[in-house]
Amino acid sequence: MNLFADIRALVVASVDAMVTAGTLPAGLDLSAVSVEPPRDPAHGDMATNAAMVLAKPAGQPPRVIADALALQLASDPRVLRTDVAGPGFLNLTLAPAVWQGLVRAALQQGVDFGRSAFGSGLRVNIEFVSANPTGPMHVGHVRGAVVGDALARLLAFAGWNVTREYYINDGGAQVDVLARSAYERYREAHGLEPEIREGLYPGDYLVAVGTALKARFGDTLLDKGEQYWLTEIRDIASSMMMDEIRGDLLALGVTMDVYSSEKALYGTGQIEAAIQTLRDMGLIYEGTLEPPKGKEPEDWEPRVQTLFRSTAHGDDVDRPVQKSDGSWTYFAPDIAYHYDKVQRGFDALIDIFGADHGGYVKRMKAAVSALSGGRVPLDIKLVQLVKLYKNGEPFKMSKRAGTFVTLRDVVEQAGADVTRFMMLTRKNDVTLDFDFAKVLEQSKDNPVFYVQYANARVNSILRRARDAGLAVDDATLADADLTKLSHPAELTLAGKIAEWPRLVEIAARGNEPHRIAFYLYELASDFHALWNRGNDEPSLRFLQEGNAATSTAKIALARATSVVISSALGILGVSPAEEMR
RNA sequence: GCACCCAUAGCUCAGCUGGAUAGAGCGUUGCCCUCCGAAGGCAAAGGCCGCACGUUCGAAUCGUGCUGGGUGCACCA
Repeated sequence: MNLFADIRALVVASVDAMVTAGTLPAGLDLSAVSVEPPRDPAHGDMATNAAMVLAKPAGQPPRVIADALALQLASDPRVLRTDVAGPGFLNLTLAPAVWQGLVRAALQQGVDFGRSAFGSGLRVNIEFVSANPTGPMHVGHVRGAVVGDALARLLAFAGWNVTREYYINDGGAQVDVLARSAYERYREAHGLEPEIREGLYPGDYLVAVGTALKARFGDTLLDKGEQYWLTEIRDIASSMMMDEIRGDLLALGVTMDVYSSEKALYGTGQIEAAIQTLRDMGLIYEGTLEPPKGKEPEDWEPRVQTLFRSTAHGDDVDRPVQKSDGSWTYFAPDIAYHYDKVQRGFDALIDIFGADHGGYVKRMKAAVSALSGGRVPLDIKLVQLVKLYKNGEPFKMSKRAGTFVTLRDVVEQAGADVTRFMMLTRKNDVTLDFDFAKVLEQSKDNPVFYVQYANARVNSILRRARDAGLAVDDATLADADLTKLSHPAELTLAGKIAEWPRLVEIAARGNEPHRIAFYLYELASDFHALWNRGNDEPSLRFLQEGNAATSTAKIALARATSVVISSALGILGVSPAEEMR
């Protein structure tokens, strides 16, 4: 199914044949042999570095090997032409039938075209968002949510067994703050003036919590010290916030498979067990850390703490798991949580963090490395900031006033589809500009529009073909005489379609969903280019009046394009837009 | 002081486990379109891939050291 893999297999088989024939010595390492599309299409459809890679171990000049390999490869019907270039590149031009076959495959397999067994059904856990349950999701969470969700869809498409997970940070001081903030709103619900002191959450989203508390407790908690209500209100408020967050995620098209609670780790012995496991490995000790150099905190004093020897697993300094008063640091439940994920049997873990958690990466990897005996890889993706603009002007938000831009605001302004696509037009470790005005523009400058417009054009073709009495269901199109697709512009588009399965694997291998967005843009671009050429060259139009066979072949190409567009957009979680309005 | 991320065309960014003459969009310039398959099209100009060494047949890509920008740095979460 993956053309590039097929051709690579052909190259490897050809090398083997040469070994058998005695042209090449036995025992060559072929792992470095690659088959890729050449950067310059003029060089052909495929290029292999086999001759250059094998030159040294085989003790022969690369061009000699290349010439012999070319001869061998030329006997395969898929190979139309071979030529040796540069330092020993072997360029292959494939027979049109190869591309035509790919178009057929796309039509036959539909949304499964490009689906891969790359992940071999292994279980991967992707933890993302994990926002504190202290309020609705704000704009800073959007990107992480989209990247995590798209990555989940991508890996599932690439053959992984994916679990999406949200870690609820409900065990720390911030949920106490939430409870106190909610208590003031509870007083407000009774007509009292709320005292939103410095450090409390001022957002009016807590008004509803106050109302709910009043309905539940009446006036029984008024004028009581927090020892009477803190725990209960904390649980109620954070649970209500989680409902809010679930709704926010849904508005963005994101659903989670598992919600794990930090609080639930306390009192169960899980933290103790995780730390004990590390202790048994000799990785826990009592000690004092050096103060950070250069920027020493004012209130620094040496303290004896329980430390995790993370330096044994690649970290720069050892990290405290217990505070000087003996309580756990935030790191401790995080260790327990990741240990839990390891014990649940995942073969790989992925965390999506905000960029401000960069300092946390090494210690987390160290913990997972230690607790899994190095068996479970943890990949941590740091997602950089999104800068909001409106017509080129920075979009201000004020946290202090409690009127910050929420995820809902973004989705309501731009729509979930546009938001999701735009969030994936940069790799995760680069900051991203998001302009509310530009993302809604209906022009070529807007990639979302550009891609959806291509899909809409295909649907327009299909509609008009049906009106003209042609059968254009996928089964009929797959049976079309595709040898009629021979123009270079058509084969270019077919070639781009052929890249899809390979692209899925590349993107999945690097956990890089943004590659899908860029591929979509290129695919749309090739399609639009072909469409536009139809303006000057009527023979390139998809509908050829009075020639059903040719029309059907061309429509098959268009439809194959839209099959891949739909599939790729599906991985991004974006709907494909049947027509433009 | 240390760690992590970034540095590619005037601007915003791609660049696929190291490959050939480094790509796209915007902007600029020129031509075409106003007989709707044009919510535009074609083409051109534009680069010491931050700098310097190193590894390699071969480096934007890998290593080391710099420069500049961002983020984070015990007892917070």
